[in-house]
Amino acid sequence: MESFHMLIFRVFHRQRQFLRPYMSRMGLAPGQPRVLHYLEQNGPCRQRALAEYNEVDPATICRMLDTMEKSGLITRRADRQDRRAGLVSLTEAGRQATLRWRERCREMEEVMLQDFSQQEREQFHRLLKRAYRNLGGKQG
Amino acid sequence: MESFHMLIFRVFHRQRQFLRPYMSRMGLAPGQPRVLHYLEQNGPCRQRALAEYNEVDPATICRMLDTMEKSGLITRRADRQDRRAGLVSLTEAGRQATLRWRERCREMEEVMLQDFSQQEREQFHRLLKRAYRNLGGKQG
DNA sequence: GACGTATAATTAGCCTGTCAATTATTGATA
DNA sequence: TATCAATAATTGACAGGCTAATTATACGTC
Repeated sequence: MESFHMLIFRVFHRQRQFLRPYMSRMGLAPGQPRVLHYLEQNGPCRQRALAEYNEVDPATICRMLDTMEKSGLITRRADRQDRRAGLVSLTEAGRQATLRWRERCREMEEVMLQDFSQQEREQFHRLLKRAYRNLGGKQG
Repeated sequence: MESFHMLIFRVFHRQRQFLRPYMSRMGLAPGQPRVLHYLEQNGPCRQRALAEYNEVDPATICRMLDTMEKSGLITRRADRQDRRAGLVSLTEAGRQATLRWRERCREMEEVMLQDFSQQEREQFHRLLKRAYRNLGGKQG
């Protein structure tokens, strides 16, 4: 019996493989969709907030934003309140990409859970959430 | 309610965070443990086999092995049958690292599933496996 | 007001991961 | 036998991920 560690890695990895063709067609690199999602939900924010939401190092966000700025998905502007910081915003292209991406994710989940009953879906969700919290994940 | 996509990413990510301190203490980079595991279970093999087991590009394996060869975990030697190929083997240091790593994984799983009943563990495992297969994962 | 600490962002160096292209070898076929 | 397609491994270019170190600014306290 394969370890949970390996199994969760594999599911994660298959998701990525499934979505990769859409990603490359849309000009998105792995990780970028999560940044877009947060910006679309929460509006302009600090890089710090993006790093925390994505549970990723601020340095990583910094370079991802370099790339995404070049490809026209986001813009950075100064924050008058705090001159150390900047505000990151979605461009219109970024917003469109976010919406299309979300649609692809829904399709992927439908494939992944194709033979799951409603009860099984809820159970799966609960178990994942408990595993996440047991490993020190944030509440909510 | 958070999407399954995001939730599975988060669980995967927490596992990695949990194991990271051990990893850096043992001088292992992410991905290397999976290579070690396969070699310990299956003995010397082609790079091709490692790539397939890890569901990763052969180029990735090639460069991981460069690193692991330098740090003394594995060795590469020629294959007399097929001069295009080579055989990858564990060193004794690599074998030791594998065993210690496996112990850390067991501990991590114990934390992750600390409040799961035996039934819940089995259910969780089944659901993950079904999700994996629905996304085109290998059988077995 | 000056000093020390904390915070926002960035940079450099390394590793994993991708794709595309290259090299060497094998094997099948005309 | 010559050729052509498939295969094993590698390399280059690029992106995401980490840590550690740096810079600029903000803030709390004396």
